[in-house]
Amino acid sequence: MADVRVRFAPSPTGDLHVGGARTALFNWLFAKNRKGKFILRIEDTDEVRSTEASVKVILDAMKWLQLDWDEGQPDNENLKYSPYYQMERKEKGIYQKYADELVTRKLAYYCYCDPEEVDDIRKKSQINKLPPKYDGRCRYSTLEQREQQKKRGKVPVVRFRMPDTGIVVLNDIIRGKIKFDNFLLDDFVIIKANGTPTYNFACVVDDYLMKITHVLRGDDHISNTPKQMHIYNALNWEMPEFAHLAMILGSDGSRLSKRHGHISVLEYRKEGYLQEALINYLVLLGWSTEDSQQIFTMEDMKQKFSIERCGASPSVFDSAKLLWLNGEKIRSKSSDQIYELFIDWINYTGNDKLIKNWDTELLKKAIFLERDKIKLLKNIPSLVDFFFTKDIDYEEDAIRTVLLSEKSKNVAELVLTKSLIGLSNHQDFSAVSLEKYARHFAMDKNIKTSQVFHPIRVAISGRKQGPSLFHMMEIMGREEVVRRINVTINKFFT
RNA sequence: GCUGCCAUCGUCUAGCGGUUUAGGACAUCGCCCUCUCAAGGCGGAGGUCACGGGUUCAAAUCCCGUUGGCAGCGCCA
Repeated sequence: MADVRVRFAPSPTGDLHVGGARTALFNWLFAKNRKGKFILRIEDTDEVRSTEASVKVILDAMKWLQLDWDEGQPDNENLKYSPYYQMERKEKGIYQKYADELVTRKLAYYCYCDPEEVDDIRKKSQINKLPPKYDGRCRYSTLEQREQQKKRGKVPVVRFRMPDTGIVVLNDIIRGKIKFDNFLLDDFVIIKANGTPTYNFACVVDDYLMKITHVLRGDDHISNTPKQMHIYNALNWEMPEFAHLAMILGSDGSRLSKRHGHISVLEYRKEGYLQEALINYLVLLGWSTEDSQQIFTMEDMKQKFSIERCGASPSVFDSAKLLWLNGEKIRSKSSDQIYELFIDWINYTGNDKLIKNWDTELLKKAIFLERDKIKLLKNIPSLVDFFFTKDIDYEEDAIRTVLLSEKSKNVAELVLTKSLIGLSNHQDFSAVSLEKYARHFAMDKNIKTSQVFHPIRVAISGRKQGPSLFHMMEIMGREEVVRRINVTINKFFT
């Protein structure tokens, strides 16, 4: 069997959002699984809304997600079917050529109707409870009539001549056979008045020319498919296989959009999600293995992915599960790896003042201690910043309940003053040794271990919560621990 | 309005006619571990498989209908 060739064909009219990313991912996975090619094509035929900036943002998002493409500009040298920007292809006359062929063969025709006129026709049709379609009144216009329109300065569009009867059957890989009544389809525009092809035409021409074997896209395209199939047929072109992926919905059950919060891929990056977490989450929406495996490596996905196991029903985007997966991925990494990821995030977001003058080695150690708590890369600073700030930032609540409450303040003072001396002279500043020391201390004074541990924690970090106390002390070092305890005593107990 | 798609715990899903008292994951609740917070371990609750008809000895699984949700209906893609 010939190698599979799939494509992701975004229109650069905005950010790459999670729905588009999922489509790109599934195409990419399918290509990888079948050792085929993944092509990136930019569908920029909407001259009003397409922007360079969008192209860049989409490309950046694809790169971050590590969905590399085998063909397509601008970062790939393999340009066998170039160009991969539709407006550049239009300039080369690629689409016009086939539109002309269809016109010559009377399978398409020039239409001089004004948009307003077409609108009227549709509305009237709808009022009569009929499908809103253009009535094809220009189908039989004579050469003379057309010349007349031209003289009046009118520029025509090219419409495809849809069969009035019969049906077309789409055999979708995911949904099986779907039938469409040709009568319900209208003579859609294939070339706009400005000479640009419309989506349904450019898409078919390019998919054919680029030898695309499988079209994997969102199911909002199902109703476009019969139109496209008619183009293939009219041009006597072999059709690719089609697979329509179920939509990703917001928590209210409607199509994911801005009002459901951030949906742009790059916003997830800014929030501190890992590429692999987003990918892993996305692969779970609409695809599953027989054992309902949840956590995948990229390699794992590539190996197991298949279109046949894609579901037909839409899924709701659940950010809680994404967050869990992100924590899961972070926990599976070494502190060095998390550190690298964190630095990438810092550089990407330009948050470098957040970690100004932080010692790298200390940061790595701190990350190791707090690893299990990191859900997002952006949580790291607030989790470990107390290691780096010279002035202890005491939490109100910690002062009130641990250091100065009626019940605890005497014990706290005793613990701190005694441990100040004890720790100053403590030779082995390892966590194990420190814990031994603290437990003996508690036993000696006949107080609970927690009455020893908690005041020290607050004294050196200013917080009630934090990493394992003795590991924290170990990496802080004796000098700093003693200094902080001393500062705390002076501040609250003199 | 027309057309199409979809329908299993709150959410993502397994399930392709009998092995199912419907399995897993997230979220939620409880217990354990424990110097706090997490993480981890164990356990609980949560589904009349949208509803109604068939087909069959047997249906979440096949067929039809109903309802509901969503999508498309542009010289947007």
